[in-house]
Amino acid sequence: MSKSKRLLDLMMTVNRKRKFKVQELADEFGVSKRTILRDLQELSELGVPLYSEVGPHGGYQVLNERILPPIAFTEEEAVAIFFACHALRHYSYLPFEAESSSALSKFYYYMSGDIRDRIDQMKNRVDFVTPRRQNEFPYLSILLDGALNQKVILIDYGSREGAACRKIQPVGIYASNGLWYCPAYCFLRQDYRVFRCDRIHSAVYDNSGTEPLDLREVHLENRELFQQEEQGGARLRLQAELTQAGVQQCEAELWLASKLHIRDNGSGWLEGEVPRYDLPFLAQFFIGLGKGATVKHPQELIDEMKRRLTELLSRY
Amino acid sequence: MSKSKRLLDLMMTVNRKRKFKVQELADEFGVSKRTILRDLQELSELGVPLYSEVGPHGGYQVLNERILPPIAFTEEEAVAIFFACHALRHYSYLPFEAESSSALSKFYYYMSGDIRDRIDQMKNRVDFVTPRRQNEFPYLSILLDGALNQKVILIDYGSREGAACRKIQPVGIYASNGLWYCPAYCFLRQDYRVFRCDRIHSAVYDNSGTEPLDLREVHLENRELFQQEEQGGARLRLQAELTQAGVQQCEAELWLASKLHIRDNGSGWLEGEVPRYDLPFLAQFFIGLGKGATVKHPQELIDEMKRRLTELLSRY
DNA sequence: AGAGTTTATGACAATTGTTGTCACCATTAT
DNA sequence: ATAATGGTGACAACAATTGTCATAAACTCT
Repeated sequence: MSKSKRLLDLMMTVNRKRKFKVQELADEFGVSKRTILRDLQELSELGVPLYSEVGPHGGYQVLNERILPPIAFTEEEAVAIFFACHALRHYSYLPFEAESSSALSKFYYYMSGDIRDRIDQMKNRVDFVTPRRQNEFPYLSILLDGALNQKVILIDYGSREGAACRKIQPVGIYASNGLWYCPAYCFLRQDYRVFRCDRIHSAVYDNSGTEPLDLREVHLENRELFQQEEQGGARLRLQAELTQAGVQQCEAELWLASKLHIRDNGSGWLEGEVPRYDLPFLAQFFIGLGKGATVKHPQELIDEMKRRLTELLSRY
Repeated sequence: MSKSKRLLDLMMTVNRKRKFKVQELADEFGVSKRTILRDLQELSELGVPLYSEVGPHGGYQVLNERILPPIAFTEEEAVAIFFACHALRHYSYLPFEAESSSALSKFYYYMSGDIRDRIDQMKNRVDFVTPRRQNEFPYLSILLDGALNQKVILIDYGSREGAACRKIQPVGIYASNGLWYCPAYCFLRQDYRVFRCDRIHSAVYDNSGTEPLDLREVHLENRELFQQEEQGGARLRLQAELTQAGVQQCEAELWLASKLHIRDNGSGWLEGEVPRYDLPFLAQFFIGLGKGATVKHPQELIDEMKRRLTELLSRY
């Protein structure tokens, strides 16, 4: 590897591991300590703010925190980053305390003129829309902190039937369709549940001494694996036939993903288990699909749909 | 001046003056043409996308890469940028040709260790979910280009009733709920229409000589102002009462934003004009709202809903 | 105090890289 | 045709880089 390339690499490496020893880099780059020392001095001369301390626990450090080295983004990349940040503006609540708009304006400000022009042009022509809700999500930060640092949290949770205090340990948070959700281990139910964050009316760290679980291996993507098996009898087998239009609508529903099957011609069917307490919701959902779906099973669901249809009809 | 320093300088210089001749740089850096040629080749190998043309008026050009000057992001900002880009991974089709993931990995790679740790921790704990659709959107780029550069485009548009060729001039594109839409001026209808991009089965630039309109002032945010007044009789006055639950569902619907009114207690109502041809869609939509909505007006809509409800009931 | 760790610097020789020059080619606009 | 421009190869003079070794200094921990 040529020296020039090594210097560039070194620059990145050094910026990555803010603290390091000469020997470490020497091994990493396959050159002698002496060479690395000389390289580091050269980096210093090129403006990287290095600082060193001798002795055990000493080593090199990059000062001047969080200055990113010159990054070469392609125009496309810069534009993509811009629009990704731009899309966040639809969220009035974010788990990060800082305004994402400040990052955006910095980014914009530093970009050279013609990329700026290009972004200006595109700004009003490309958008990632998220429904703007009026709901409030004041506790995102504390929930996220709980997830990151394995903390138990007490929340006041107002589901439709009334408010209740719950002791939970968050797994993470996610936004979907303009609403924030928090999958968490619920100490009351002794299983994982998803909480809608706008229904959380207060959240404080638990100090009753409940031992946090070790959820470091449980996260958003894999949490379903850790779900307890539901008690027998509480679940129903769902089966429904879908037209093409029905399939399209169901594809948008995350909770259906595992149950949806699609045929080559675009039509499909739903098959899987659902908890009994979801019946009211499911009934309304399938009514909303209209002719797109025909429920085959369970009979209870069909009955509930009929009841609701009749009720609606009688209203007009 | 050492070679390494010269290379870094050259990188900047080359990025500043996007077009240049070898002799020019040779003079500037006080070295021979041969050396500059060798340096340029090395820059190429380091990833700077250089392109050259021989002959008079030829010379070197930097294609699309830029060096951003060192930017100081706060930790929060860096994290926000990262997650914004991260969220784009849910989109399998983007109007930008480059993978946003390449930008992401660069950004990630250059970030100093502790921010990196923080991001690693958060990566599995925060997400912005977008429904993953199977639909294909191969023509986003051409539509966007049409919007940016005022071009007329011919598309094959397959609505439910069958495919048809349309001549349009795009205003922009936007993603909502996992689907891409393209508001555009339709030369057939002589008005603005929104097209669903996955129903566009082909798209080519029009070469029949149709004069493009000047839509530079028309963009995603303000396009509704430019809508033609519909011919009398084709529009209907819509009025519906909403419960709290109904309001929540309607908030997620963009096209309702201008018609939705909310009371202090969380309930609300819908009021506004809708085109008559939307009746079937509206009927299904209000049925989907169930008890959340009570349609007051127009009678035609109520009739259509009754008809559909009866039909559904008869199915079970 | 002493052992151990770490950065810092200098000297030197072997090796490796860099540079300019020159000759020549290919392409292209005028 | 001519001139401008990039592209390549060879080569020798020169310069830089590198590893090794020796030595020093600062610091920590026992």
